[in-house]
Amino acid sequence: MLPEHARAHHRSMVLQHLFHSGPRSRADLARATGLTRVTVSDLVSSLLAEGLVSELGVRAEARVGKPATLVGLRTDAFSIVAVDLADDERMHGAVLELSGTVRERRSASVRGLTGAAAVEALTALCRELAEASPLPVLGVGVGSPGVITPAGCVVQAPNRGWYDLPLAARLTEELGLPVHVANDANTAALGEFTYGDATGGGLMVLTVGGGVGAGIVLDGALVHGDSHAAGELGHVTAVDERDDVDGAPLGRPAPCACGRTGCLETVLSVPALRRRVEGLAPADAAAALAQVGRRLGIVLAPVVSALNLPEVVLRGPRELLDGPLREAALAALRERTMPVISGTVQLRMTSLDEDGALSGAAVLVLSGQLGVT
Amino acid sequence: MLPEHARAHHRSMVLQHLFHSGPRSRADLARATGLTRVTVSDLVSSLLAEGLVSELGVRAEARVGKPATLVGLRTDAFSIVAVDLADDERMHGAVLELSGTVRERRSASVRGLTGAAAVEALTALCRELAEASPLPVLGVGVGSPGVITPAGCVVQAPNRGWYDLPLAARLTEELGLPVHVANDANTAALGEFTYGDATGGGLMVLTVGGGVGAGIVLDGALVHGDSHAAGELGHVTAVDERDDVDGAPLGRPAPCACGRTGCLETVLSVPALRRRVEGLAPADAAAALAQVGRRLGIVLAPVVSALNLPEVVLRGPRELLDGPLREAALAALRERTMPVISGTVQLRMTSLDEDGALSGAAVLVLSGQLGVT
DNA sequence: ATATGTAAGTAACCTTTCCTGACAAATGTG
DNA sequence: CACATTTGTCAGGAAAGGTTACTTACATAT
Repeated sequence: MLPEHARAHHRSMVLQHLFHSGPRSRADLARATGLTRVTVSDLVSSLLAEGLVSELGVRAEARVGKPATLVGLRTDAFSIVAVDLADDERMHGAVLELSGTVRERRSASVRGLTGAAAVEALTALCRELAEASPLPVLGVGVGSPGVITPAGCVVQAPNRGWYDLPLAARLTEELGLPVHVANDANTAALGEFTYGDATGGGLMVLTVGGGVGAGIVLDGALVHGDSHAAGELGHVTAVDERDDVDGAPLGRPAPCACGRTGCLETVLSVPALRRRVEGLAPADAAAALAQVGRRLGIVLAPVVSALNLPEVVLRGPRELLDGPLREAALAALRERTMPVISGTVQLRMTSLDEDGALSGAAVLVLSGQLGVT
Repeated sequence: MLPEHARAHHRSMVLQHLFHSGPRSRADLARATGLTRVTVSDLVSSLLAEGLVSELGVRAEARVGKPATLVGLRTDAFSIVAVDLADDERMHGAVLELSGTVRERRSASVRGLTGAAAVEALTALCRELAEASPLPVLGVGVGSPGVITPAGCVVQAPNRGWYDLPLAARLTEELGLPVHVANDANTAALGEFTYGDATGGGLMVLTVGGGVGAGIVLDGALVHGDSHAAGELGHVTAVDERDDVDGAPLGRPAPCACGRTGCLETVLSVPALRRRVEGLAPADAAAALAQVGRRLGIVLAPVVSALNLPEVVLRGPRELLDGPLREAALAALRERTMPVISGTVQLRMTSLDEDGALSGAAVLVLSGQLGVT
C-alpha cells in the first residue's frame, strides 16, 4: 500500500465514475469520490495527458456560479481486443470500444488444435485483431472454458489440452500487451454485471451451451473458489433415481460424460434440451422444458438462499430457455426459498446479445488496466 | 485512501502476522509484509507505545548476524467483551483474551424481554462484563439472530422484536466502547475461520439449534448478501412431496413456522431431530439421522459446487450431528458433486467448543479494531 | 447597471508516510 | 582476528493528498 497504490486507486475511482455515470466536472468527481477538487484536478490532468479523458466544454444547464467544464472518458480513443474460446470449433474474437460495442470481428478455426498449437492459433488471432484496431489497444481479454486462476494460469482446459499453462503471461510476452484470461462463464458474469441490467448487489450468470457453467459476482468481484473452480454447477446431481417413480417426468437419470448420472448437464445443456423437445408437439415440448426448469430451480434455491443473491441470469438459446423453462425454474426457486429471498429474487435472460462473452472478456481488461468494473 | 489509511492497513498487516504466527522480529515482519525494516520499526514503536505489543528479548536460536529482538502481541494486555444472543431465554456473555480464551462469564435472563427492554438488558450485561474485566476492553462483540447489516444495524430480529434498530451505534454510545454486532451464524463462521482449524480457502458454518443458520466466509470476509440475509438456509425446501412415495423415509413434508412445508428446519433443527430419534432403537435412530443427513447433503451440493467451498462445518449437539447424519450428508455431498469438488470437500464438526459463538463475536472486535481476521 | 453570493478550478504550502542509502551493533565463520 | 551477515536505526528525499487562499465566471437581487 504505497502512496502510488493509493494514487492508482483514486485514479480508478475517477475512471469508474466517468465510465458509469458519463461526463462529469472535476467538482462533481470530487464530491463523488470524496477527494478534494485539488486532487481530482491533478488526477484529471494526468488522465488528459494520457489521452484517456478529454474536456467536453462547459455544462449546458444554467446554474449559479462558475460553469463546470465537463470531463469525459474517451471511449473512442482506445480499444480492447477480446476473444471467446467457448466454442470447440472456432475462436471468436473482436475489437471493442470501451463502451462495449464491437468494431471489428475475426475468428479462426481451432478444430482439433490442442496444446501449443492452440496457443499459437490464439496468439495469431489476437495479433490480427490488434493490428485491425485503428486505435491503441488497451489490452487483451480472453474467456476460455476450464479452470483458470485469477492470474490467468489455465489449471486445466481438457478440450484444449491445456494443463498448468500460464496463458496470460505467455500471451502478454508474445503480444507486448496486457492480457487477462478467465473462465468463460466468469467473463460472461462480469459482462452482465458491467454492461447488462444488473442491480449491482451481486448476480449469478448461468451459461447454457454444450455444458452448463456459472459465474458469480459478489460485492463487485468474481468468486473464484478455493481451487479456482467456482461456478462448476454443470455436474451437480439434478435428477434422482427416486424422481423416476411417479411417472418419470424427466426419464431415468442419464449417464454423464463425467462418469456419474443425473448431472444438471444431462438435462440442461443445449444438446440435451434439443433432444428432449425434438419432434414433440408444442404443448408437450413446453411441459418437457418446464420439467427441466423445475430441476434447475431446485438446484438454484440453496445457492440463492445461502448467498442472498438478488438475481440469476440465464444465457443461451432463447427459444429453449426463455419460456416454460425459465418460468418453471423461477416458480420452483420462489416456492423453495423463504419469503425474504423469494420475494425479490429475479431469474431473467441476459440483457446482452451473443457478444456477451466478448464484452465480458473486455471487462477483464477494463478492470485490470483501469480498475473499472 | 489517505496516507493514514495506508498506515492503518500496514498496521493491520503487522498485527495480523503477530496474531497468527506468534512473536517475530521486526526484520521478519518486514519480510512478511513487504514493507521495509524502517517502516516496520516505526509501526512497532507506535504499537509499543499503545501497549498492544511488547519486546520479548532476543531470539534463542543462534544464527549469523545481530540477534533479533522478538516482538509479540500482548494477548494479556487487552480483553474483549462478547455476548451471544442465540438463546431465547438467556444471553450469554464473556470476557475473552485476544487469544480467544474465556476469562469471565456472565449471563442474564431475557425471557420475554423485547424491544427497548431487551436492549437495556443487553447494555447492562455488557457494562457488567466490561467492569468485570481486569484489563482495558478493546471492544464489544455481539452475535444475535436476525438480519443485521455490516454496520451493526438490526434490520429484523423477530424473537427480540427488533426492527431497523441501530444496535451497534446505540451500544457504542451507551458504553463508550467500540461495539460490533453481527448475525450469530455469521459470528460462528468468523470464529471457526479465525480460531478453528479452517484451511483459509473459505468455509461455511452451519449452526443447528432451534433453527438452522449458516455463515459463509470467502476470501477472508463474511458474505453478507444483497439484503444482508445471506446464510438463511433454514427455510430452503429439503423434503419434497415426491420423496414420500418410496417408503417415506422422512415422512410427509412437515409444516414449517414460515408457512410452507418441507423446509430444512423441519427436519434438521435440534427439536426436530430429537423428536425423530425419540424412543427408537439405536440402529433405527442412526438410519433416521442418516436420512436427514442425506437431505442436508443434497441441499449443500449446489452451494459447495457454486462456490468451490473447501469445507463445511457443522455446529450443534454432537450426539445428533456427528455420526450417521454427518456421514450421510458427506456421502450425499460427494456423490452429487463433480470430482474436483467432491475429492477435496470436508464436512466436519466445529473444532471449537460451545464458546464458538462467543469467540466469533470476539473476532468481530479483533477485525474491527485491529484489522485481524 | 451594479453589487452580492455561489461555484469551479488552480497555486502555494504543509503534513503524513514510506523509501533509499548509510551506519552502528552484535554475532558466526574462515 | 578479519570479514561477512543480520538487525535495527538515522537522515534525507520523494510521493501524495489536504488546507488555505485566490481568480474566474456566472446568476440573482437591488
